[in-house]
Amino acid sequence: MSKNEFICDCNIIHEDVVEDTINKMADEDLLNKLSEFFKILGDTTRIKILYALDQNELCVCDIANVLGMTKSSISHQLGTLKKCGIVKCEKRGKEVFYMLDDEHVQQVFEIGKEHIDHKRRN
Amino acid sequence: MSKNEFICDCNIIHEDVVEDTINKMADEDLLNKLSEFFKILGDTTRIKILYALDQNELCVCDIANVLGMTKSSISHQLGTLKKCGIVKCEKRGKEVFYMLDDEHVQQVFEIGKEHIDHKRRN
DNA sequence: TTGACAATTGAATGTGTGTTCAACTATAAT
DNA sequence: ATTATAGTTGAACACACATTCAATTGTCAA
Repeated sequence: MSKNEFICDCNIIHEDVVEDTINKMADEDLLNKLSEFFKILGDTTRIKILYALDQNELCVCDIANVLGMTKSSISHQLGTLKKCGIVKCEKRGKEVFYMLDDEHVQQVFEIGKEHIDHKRRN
Repeated sequence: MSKNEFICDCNIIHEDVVEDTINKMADEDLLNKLSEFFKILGDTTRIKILYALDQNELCVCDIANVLGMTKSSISHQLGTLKKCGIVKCEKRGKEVFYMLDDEHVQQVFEIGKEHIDHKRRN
């Protein structure tokens, strides 16, 4: 690989390290999916919904009341969460009950908390 | 708690479950910090930078070349990552080398991958 | 079958943010 | 000292997206 292929206007490029890193990089698709997953978790409302559902199975109205938000906004977010397979739902009469559909969410929560504690100590 | 305190226009509210959930909810501050943490990870560029830094310690130019992006955008993102204590840096001459500053990132990566594998199987 | 209501949906709006561009800082070499 | 270059920074732009609002769907009760 010649330096001309590089997009950057640098002279001091550590070619060997760069090449090694490129070889070790995960494929684009995985990294995109990873960031999409975290993007879903990167919203206060959705985190609260997930945290609430981790405590109890709830209908849309329940969640709206727990969070103090409108049914509509909650429903929109539940749609997002459902589309990426983080929650699932079950219709019973007029109501729709939601629950977590991925044990990884809880795990990620725990590590997230550890990160926050870690940073709080510094 | 009377029904009037609820913000939602619902009659069939499961008061007991709602109240139980409210009591079990983590405090606002923690949930906000959690979502902020995940928001940082919820961007393709930042995920790639972190993944690259998980392989090797790199200078800004190296990262720009690994990702095929400009120094400026990488530098902006590194600033973001540094501000929330996920990466740290070390200046050596004209160059600034960046490295991970939180072992939780790797852990979260792993679980994120598991989530993706889990969903791929369905 | 009509009315009430839980929930969904689509469009509109406003806010947040990633990248670009240009200017600037700091360090090393000549 | 002067020049070149690695990196940073701030403003501007464009795009993404969370919430709101209004209309609609689907189910139960009378």
